[in-house]
Amino acid sequence: MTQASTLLQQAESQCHIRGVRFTPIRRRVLEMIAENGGGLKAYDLLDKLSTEHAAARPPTVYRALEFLIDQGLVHRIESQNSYVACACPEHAHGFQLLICRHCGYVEELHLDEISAQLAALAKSRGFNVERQTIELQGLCQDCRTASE
Amino acid sequence: MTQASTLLQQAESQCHIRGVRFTPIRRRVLEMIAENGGGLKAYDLLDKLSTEHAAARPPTVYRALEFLIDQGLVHRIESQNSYVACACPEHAHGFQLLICRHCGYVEELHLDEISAQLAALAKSRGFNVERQTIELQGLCQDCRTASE
DNA sequence: CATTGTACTAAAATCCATTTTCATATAGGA
DNA sequence: TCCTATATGAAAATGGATTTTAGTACAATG
Repeated sequence: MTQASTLLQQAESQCHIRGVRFTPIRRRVLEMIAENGGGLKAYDLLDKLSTEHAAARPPTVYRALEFLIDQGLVHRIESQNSYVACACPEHAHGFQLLICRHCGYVEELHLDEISAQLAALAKSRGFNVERQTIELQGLCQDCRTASE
Repeated sequence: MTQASTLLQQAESQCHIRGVRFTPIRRRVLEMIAENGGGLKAYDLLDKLSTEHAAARPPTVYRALEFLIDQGLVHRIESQNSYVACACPEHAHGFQLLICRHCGYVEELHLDEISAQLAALAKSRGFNVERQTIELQGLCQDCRTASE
């Protein structure tokens, strides 16, 4: 079973539990994002979707993305206006992304310690953290090896 | 002395030391960003600049921004495509931003420990971090107090 | 089976971000 | 003072992100 299909099954059951609709379009958009190693941009998605779904328009994609993000199934990569599948949708808290500048591959981490430290440090300055955006850009193992 | 004028002086001397030109436009753009508590977007800057500098066009702003970012005088806020003045330009390393979702105020932190931890953890997974984007969204002290 | 809320179609506009190109001006070094 | 690199002016195009509006389809619920 591929990782993408596992994610789709998880998504399916989560949506069912929550009583929200995991429609074909939403499923397909998530699938496309999951199959792609790195971030996909809205118009990349629209292009892909258009080939099999002629009615697709920008709102089609943006609605699907909004839904998927609300459900915690997709993350927006702020530093590049793109979207990745959430690696473990059951994990509700903060996450960190490793983004390879060479191959575009994105890995999701859950360094809860760090998240907690950041929240605590902010709190000590009177700031109440509600959301964290942590994106680390650099070179992944493979691209480092390849560039030697 | 206001904080903005201190920053301008620092910027001035740093540019002098580095042998790069701190032109009137660059100075003014930095000043506008510094005077604003939070992030300013490119077109906000263009609007402001236009009122006193009729020739201002998008490239005028983008060139100034590019320069200021290269010189470490301005940071781009990835999560909102906006720009803030760097609070301590002499500090070369990573930074973290606290961004109030209510008033837009932005505070810059330099939690070098956290930066180092993140880099180390990434490294242990074979990933070499070159740049960190850390933005914490939430409520600042004032806005928390006000909303009680 | 009727109602109601949610999702989707359809078309377009808008807004925003950014780049391109080429000409002109100007500051600092030779 | 001249030369050259850098900065700016000027006009426009491009590319991408996102929203708006209004109508239609459809699924779950009672």
